[in-house]
Amino acid sequence: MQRTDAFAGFKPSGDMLTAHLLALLQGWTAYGYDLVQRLEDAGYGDYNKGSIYRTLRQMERMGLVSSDWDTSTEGPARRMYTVTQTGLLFLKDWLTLLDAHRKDMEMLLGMSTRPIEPPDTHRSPSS
Amino acid sequence: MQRTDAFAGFKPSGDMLTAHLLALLQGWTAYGYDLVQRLEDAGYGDYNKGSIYRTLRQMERMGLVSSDWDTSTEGPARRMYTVTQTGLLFLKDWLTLLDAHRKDMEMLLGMSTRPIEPPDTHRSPSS
DNA sequence: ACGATGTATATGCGATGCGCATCTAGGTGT
DNA sequence: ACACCTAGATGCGCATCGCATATACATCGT
Repeated sequence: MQRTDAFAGFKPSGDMLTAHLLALLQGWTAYGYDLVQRLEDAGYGDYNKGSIYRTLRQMERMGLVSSDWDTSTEGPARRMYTVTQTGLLFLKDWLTLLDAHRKDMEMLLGMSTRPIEPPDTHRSPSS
Repeated sequence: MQRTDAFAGFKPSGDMLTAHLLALLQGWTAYGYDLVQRLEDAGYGDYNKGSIYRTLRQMERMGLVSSDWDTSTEGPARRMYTVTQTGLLFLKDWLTLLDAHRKDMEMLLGMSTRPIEPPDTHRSPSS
C-alpha cells in the first residue's frame, strides 16, 4: 500500500485478488494462465502475473480451492482449480465483510453517501 | 491473510484500517490513543494497537494526514492528527474502489446478489 | 535439426506490512 | 516509593508482494 498520491497506481491484492479469483472460479474449473488473461482482459484490477499463481497456491493451502493436473489438452499441462465449499463460504464472508465495512464508512461519514468535499479550511474543535 | 477456516479471526488491516481512520478523523482532529479506543469500543474490526500507531505515521508519510503535538491537556503529550485534502481524496477513491469491486463480484457471481449456497457436489464441466 | 515464439507454472530477491510483545515516559493516586 | 493509567513507539520474526527470471512443453518456420 504505497500509491503516491491518492490511489495513483493502486494494485489490489491479497484478499481482493482472492475474492476475484474465487468469483471467477465459482461454478467452473479454470487454470492459472486463463485466469491471468481473463483478469487482464476484463480490467478487474491489473494484477501481477506471479502474484496470481502464488495466490492460487496459497488459496489451495488454505483449502479454498483444490487442484489437479490436466494433461489432456495440447501444450504444457494445466493445473486446474476448483472452488471448495470452504472457498464459497470464504467468498460469502468476504462480501459480508465488504458490506459491513461500507456501512461503517457511511455511518462514520454522516449517515449518507454524500460526496466528500475537501474543506477550504479544516476545523479543529480539539476533543 | 491466513484465517484458517472461512474467515475465522479475520483482522482487516492496511487499506481498510486506513479507511477507518480517515473516516474517524474526517471533520475532527484526534490522537492515536483515542482512535484505538474508539475503534475498539465501536467494534470496527479488532485492530492491533501497534498497527494503528504505525499506520497513522505511515498515513502521515503518505500525506493523508498531518500531525502536531498537543501538550495542553493533562497526561502525556498527544500527537493530534488532521486529515489533509489528499486524505479526503484517498477516502473517496477507496469508497469508489469498494463499489467497483462489489459490482465486479455481483457481475461475476451472476448478475444478482443471490446468496451463495455450497453445492452438495460440485460440478466440473472441464474448461 | 534447430531456434524463435507461445503456452503454462513457478521461484528468488529485496522491500514492505503486520501481529505480538515490549519499552519509554509523563501523570495521578495512595 | 510504588502501582497504575495514559500515550506513543519499536524490535523481532513471519508473510506478502512486485518484479524479474527460470523451467518446460509444443508448434512453426527455415
